[in-house]
Amino acid sequence: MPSAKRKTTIREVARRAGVSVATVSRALNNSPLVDHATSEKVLTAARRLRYVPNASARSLSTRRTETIGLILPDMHGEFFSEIIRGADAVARRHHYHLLVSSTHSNRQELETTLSTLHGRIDGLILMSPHLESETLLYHAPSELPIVLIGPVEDAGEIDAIHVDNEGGGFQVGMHLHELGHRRIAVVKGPKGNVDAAERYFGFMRAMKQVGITLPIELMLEGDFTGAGGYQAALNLLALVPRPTAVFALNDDMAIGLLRCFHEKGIRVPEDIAVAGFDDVQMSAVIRPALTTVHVDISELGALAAKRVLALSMKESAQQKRTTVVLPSRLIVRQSTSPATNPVQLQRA
Amino acid sequence: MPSAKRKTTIREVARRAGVSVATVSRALNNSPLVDHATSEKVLTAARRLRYVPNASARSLSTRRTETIGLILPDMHGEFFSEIIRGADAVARRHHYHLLVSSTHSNRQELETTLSTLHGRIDGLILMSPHLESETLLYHAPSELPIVLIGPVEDAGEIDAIHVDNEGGGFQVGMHLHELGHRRIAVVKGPKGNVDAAERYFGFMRAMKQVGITLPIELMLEGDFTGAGGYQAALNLLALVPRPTAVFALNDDMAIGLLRCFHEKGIRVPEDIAVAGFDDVQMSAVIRPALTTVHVDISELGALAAKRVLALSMKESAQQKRTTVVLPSRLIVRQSTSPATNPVQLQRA
DNA sequence: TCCGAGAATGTAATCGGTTACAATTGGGGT
DNA sequence: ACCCCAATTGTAACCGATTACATTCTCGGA
Repeated sequence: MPSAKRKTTIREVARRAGVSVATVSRALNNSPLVDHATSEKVLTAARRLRYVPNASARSLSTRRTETIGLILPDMHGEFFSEIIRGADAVARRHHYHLLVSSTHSNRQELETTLSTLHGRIDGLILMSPHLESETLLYHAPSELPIVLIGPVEDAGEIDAIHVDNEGGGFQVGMHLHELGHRRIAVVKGPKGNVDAAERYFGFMRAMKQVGITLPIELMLEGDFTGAGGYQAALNLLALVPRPTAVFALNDDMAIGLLRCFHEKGIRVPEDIAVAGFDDVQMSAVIRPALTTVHVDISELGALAAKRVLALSMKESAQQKRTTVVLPSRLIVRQSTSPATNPVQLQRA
Repeated sequence: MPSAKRKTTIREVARRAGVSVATVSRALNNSPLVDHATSEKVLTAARRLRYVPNASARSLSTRRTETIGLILPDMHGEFFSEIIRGADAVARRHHYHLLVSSTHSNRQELETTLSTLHGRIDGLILMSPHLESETLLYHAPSELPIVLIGPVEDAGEIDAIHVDNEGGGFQVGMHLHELGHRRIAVVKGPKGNVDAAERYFGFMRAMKQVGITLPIELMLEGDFTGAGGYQAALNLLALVPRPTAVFALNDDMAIGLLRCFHEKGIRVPEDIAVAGFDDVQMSAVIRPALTTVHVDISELGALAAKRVLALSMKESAQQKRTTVVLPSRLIVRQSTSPATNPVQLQRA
């Protein structure tokens, strides 16, 4: 009897319980095929030995890893963590794990990552700005359930979930119009950014619907950063006549605008109303609190995870590919509504 | 010749290349044992077949998963994402993957998660408020390299990395004293929170060093939330004589204080100086910008990942257990320095 | 010419599970 | 007493890699 230093495997448990490995396996996976008494015996032995099945071995034979992959671009913190949180919650509830890979800057890098994932995951949630679905399908292990997050030009055969940017932009447009604004500026996003394009499109649809035609000089350049918003604010102040409202296509820029206006002594919303998009944490805290469009990001992650799990369960069950749109919701705060601003009423 | 629908395995490649599986394996892992010409042949065949080795199978025989686990508590967004970002960057650089598991609220849940990780990871980064190292060692698969993040009471046999909370608190204390403050309030953190305790301790060390004894009523209760900070501010304003400075043990509370002071018309820093801890994004953006203590959180994640990788490489190489302290740095901004506040000078 | 070392390759065991299929056992029916 | 079936359990073949060990081939030196 050499002092056994071997790690406890299923055979070890089998010996201790006086049964075969098959029985142990069945007992541990509570198959109905084992006698209750035997099962008890096995479970006890396993517990005594502190036995934990080896995941790799199990995956090898079952072809399931009980893990879903999550690939994210190099992105903004808040968004980033909320997606993970949402996806993780769902995964955990189903006893799945989350393999996260972030900061993918270029396509090449993403493709290699994609291939090293082979045999590690049962499904993939992918969010990537620079990736057409074709290349994706080509490089991803085939048969791997995939759900795309974010605006996808050509979702073709792939499931996708995206935020209702268009609808959000529309809501902002209608809201500003209702407040009586007729001369509204827009601070745009980076060229080629699809989120920005959709928001813009929605806003313009609202303008068209209410019969407003905005002159081109009210469309200001922006880059989704706070500094960019600040700069846009300066440009905006030079316009005559000055617009009575601005819609910045994301909150970071909107906050940059607010800072600039504050420093220049321009009152918001009295002198000019400001609206953003994203509802980042700060927008509720900053004064004046920012009117913006809220999107439940963790819900986005959760939906994606649910979808991936569903796809990976019913393997061949020829599921129809779907595109889910996550609704967005206008949140009216102080920056567009003078009358309801308690701080103002109360004397700052 | 049945239309082969089988997934491409190493044997498939071997057949195509006209060699044995051993040779294929060696070629793919560029072992020096294979002839260069043969190797080329194999690589070509593999590429043609789009062969990607199965991770589970590989892990099973090599006993390495090339994955490190990251377990985090249910936590604040910004912190959360930065840690992941830092750890992921390091992992990726070494061709490792990151298995993330968040939102562990209770011990029980954490323990089961821990055991399901067996055979899935080569090392673990663990951050958990409620966990003594003993229970940990008991439930974690033995032999698994572990690095703890955060203040650990009894790090015993385990590696740990933690932020220099004490030093940060000390710096704040010295800073406020240098500005001439002698009556300084502190907004404390949740009972039992070790971060808070260390910050408090460092601050008090500074007070002692400069010979200041603060009366007990200046120690205000807090809970690390913005609302808690707001409430603390109200309590603080009731004190007579009123303190000339406040140190909130985290930024969220500090921002709550600022909001309250703003609403009450109390000027910061003229009427009262405010300092926080964490340097969350908002603290640089809010007006007045918040003086606080900066910690490079992604560096924290990166260091932890590096350490885990090192531990998992040299298996038996009896490495000495270490505790690394990540330095913290005082960032002086407007909320404690009237003279350098451009906004104030310029007339708000 | 023959032998042995070293290089290159192949064969088969192994990692630790799952599961198809075989084998055993105990009853119930006749 | 005998047969058949259902309920349990065991045996061994996988899953797809890695790698110890065996084998083959080449070539230089005696």
